[in-house]
Amino acid sequence: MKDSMIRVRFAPSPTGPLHIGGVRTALYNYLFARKYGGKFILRIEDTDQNRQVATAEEYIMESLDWCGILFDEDPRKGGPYGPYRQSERKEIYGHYALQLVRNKFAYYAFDTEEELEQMRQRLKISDPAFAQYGPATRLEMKNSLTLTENEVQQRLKDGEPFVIRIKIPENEEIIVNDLIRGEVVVHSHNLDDKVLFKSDGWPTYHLANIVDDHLMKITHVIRGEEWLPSAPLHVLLYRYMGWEAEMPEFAHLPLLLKPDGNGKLSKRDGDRLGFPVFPLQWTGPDTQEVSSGYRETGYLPEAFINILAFLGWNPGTEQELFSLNELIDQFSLERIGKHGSKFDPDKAKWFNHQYLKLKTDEELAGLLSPTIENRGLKFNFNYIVTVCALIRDRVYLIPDLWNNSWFFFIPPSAYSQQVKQKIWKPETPGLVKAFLEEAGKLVEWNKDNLHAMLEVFLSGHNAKMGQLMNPLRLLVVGDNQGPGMTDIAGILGKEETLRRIRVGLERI
RNA sequence: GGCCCGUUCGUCUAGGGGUUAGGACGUCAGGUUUUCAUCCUGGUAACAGCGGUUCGAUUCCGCUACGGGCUACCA
Repeated sequence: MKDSMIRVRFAPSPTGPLHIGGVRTALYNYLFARKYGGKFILRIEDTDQNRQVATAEEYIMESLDWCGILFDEDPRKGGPYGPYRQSERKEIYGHYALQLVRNKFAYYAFDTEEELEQMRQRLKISDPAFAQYGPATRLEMKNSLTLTENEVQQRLKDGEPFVIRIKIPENEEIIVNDLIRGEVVVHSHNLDDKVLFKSDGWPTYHLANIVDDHLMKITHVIRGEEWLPSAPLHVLLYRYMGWEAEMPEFAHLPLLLKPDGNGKLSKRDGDRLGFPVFPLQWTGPDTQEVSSGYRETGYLPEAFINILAFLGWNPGTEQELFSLNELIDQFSLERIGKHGSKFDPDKAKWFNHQYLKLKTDEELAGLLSPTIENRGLKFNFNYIVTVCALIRDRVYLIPDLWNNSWFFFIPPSAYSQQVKQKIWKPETPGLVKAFLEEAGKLVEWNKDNLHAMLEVFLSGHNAKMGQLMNPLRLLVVGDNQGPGMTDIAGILGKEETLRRIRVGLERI
């Protein structure tokens, strides 16, 4: 059955931005599809009319696009099994719900919200475990199991609101074969008569997802562990639809957990954990509240997916850096762990650092240039390349490019008093002035000549490197950071370097 | 509460009946260095507990504890 073509889907609900857990689920699906030459499908699960967020679908597509996780079939480009938005497939689902009713695997229910609440209250007193609509209670409720055929038809004809519920079997063991967890057995009396078709005319997730997975010929359902409890229900639905032979395989992924307290990572966590939970920056449509994203924080997409891939999966070797293609090559469901994992912001930065180190100086300059331009500064690209070559080792996130190089583009506006206190000695001004005079005589200003000159100068003044270099750095950069002082001076040029020293001497 | 899933260094994890329980991030110490980083070297640090099976269990089984998920006309 699944011999020829692997087909997997990522099926988010457009109720807001995707968080990194969702991206990871999409990534695993993508890797799996690519590895086996299958198809990767995006299906938008927008059956809840009350929870739609207009910009969410766009956000999801843009996010995965940024990651390089590309779909073969999706709502935009379509495909042979479209449409790919459940809202555009609305008329499909009723037919299948009715089929289930006809075959006595489901039934109409007319209970109002109040009646349901009453039932739950009543049952909670005796045994909360059975406070559900199911074999034990369905015969006390208002549904096509308790009403006569005529009554049911009359109510339907009168347009009375109804739902369709699955009729969970009385006494049955349901087996879910999970590719990650093995065999999971659940007894039917732990299941309830879930609503399949809502009174607003829309299917619930449970119905829609199995109908669509079947129609779209999905071979493997790879999704978060939060779905494991309803997997037996889905197995039952495949059976009742008569599709059990073509039922997809299941793989329930362990969840991404909050690094601090308890629970799974959620969209609500925003930035409060000290790292972004979203791939791209997100602005809440109502609140206008802005949550940061990995892209805007300065992560490279290739680092981002590598980080995500390793949250729950590992190759079993000691290699940690993987390109997308290498991930595709190495990926396997068998090597996905069973337990949830917490995101480690420090390691994430380290990963990004590794990928930044792989970039050429030119590529780094390309990443730095926009910042420079945005500040209204104009510099020759080659100059920027030279700067990047010098500071590249200290860059973890893209903004670090600027944070570690700004003094190549603008003079310091302040001088760290803390550093001054540490390195500024009574003899320092004299030494610096002497240097100024000597350096002024240097004809060909470059790093090597400067260095040679300095050695002579320092021995002449009986001073050590640090005694002069540290003050010079403070005057030129304003702080105790940056590459070698002669590197900086060499790049800045004679005029600018000496000017900064003179100005600094007065202002410090 | 019930059902289901899980549990190896602080974190991500490898491993698996007999190992010095390995790696990475972090951290600590040392080295390099004109500063800060980088980089290099070294150290720290884990099999949740209790029973059982076994010559032997961290590895298999059970129980307990802890963590997580689900328990909607949400997905």
